[in-house]
Amino acid sequence: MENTFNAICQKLHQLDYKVTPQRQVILQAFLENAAEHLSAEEVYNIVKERYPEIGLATVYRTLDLLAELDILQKINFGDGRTRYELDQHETHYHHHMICLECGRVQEFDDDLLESLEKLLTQQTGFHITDHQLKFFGYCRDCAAQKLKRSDVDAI
Amino acid sequence: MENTFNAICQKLHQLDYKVTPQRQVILQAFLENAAEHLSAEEVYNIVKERYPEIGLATVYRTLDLLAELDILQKINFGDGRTRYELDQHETHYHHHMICLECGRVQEFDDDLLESLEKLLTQQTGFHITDHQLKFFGYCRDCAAQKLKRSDVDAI
DNA sequence: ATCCATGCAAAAATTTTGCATGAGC
DNA sequence: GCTCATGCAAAATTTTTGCATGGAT
Repeated sequence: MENTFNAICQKLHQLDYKVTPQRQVILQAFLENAAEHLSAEEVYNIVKERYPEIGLATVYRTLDLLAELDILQKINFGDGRTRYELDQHETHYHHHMICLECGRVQEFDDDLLESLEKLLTQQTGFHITDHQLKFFGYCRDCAAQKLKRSDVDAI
Repeated sequence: MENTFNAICQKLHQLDYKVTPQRQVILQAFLENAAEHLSAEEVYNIVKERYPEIGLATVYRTLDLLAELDILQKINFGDGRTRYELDQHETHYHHHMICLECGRVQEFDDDLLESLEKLLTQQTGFHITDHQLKFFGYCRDCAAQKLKRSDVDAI
């Protein structure tokens, strides 16, 4: 299953969910902002441009639905609101690095958890379907600034 | 630095934070419930038994403080509230498995991310200080029940 | 006609803030 | 007396819910 507009609409349809214009514009928001991790309110603001009469509750309900269907993935970066991104489940090697200084989120891919998952299932009986890996630290820019600042402090 | 009551109080003291009775009972709540991942409200309820006049705002402020000082770690399991646990930073190999059916959280330890962190820092310049790894899936009990249910469905 | 989805408004739940009070040095 | 921490209440923020309306089959 691909993450294309049509593939997702088909999936909805097959599961007997209506492919309403509201759901379509919300999907589009994610497809056109694949680099972002959007919150409900951000989605609402984006979507209102094309579909001004949409309600925030509809956005919440749609995000819930799409997350339930594994089309979106819920993430929480600790800024007080739930964020969503298109599920990278097929690739599954999709992780985040969060800068504790500026809050920016970088991505990277790696598959090294596959073997660990199998081992864990064997050892614990826990049947793993997905994972989330987040690294916290300081991005190159902020790390450099911190270094500079501590030079100054040292004077 | 250890995660003992005294070690943490010393750390607070050294950083010029007062070791108030409120902060002490909150710390105790975590030390005595090391297996749990407590939310602010849960901490509040635990702590009220020993210190009934404490306010919820104090709990929030204390949790913020302790998280800021890396004594607690903020986690989010997607249940709508921020949770906290004593920071396992020294061991650093502390991860979670979250059951999508019953919501229970199991823990496990593994050190396989160490080498990846070094590699990432080399490749991207992102200076990693911590990470969080969560696995999602179905615990042994729920996985067994799901299996049973699909047997029944198949009849 | 029925059923699902929607918009709006209200409510709920979580977290933050302002401010006067109080404890400790 | 000064400063920091606290309790309380109010406010802000995020999310959920109830309900009447509307659209599609």
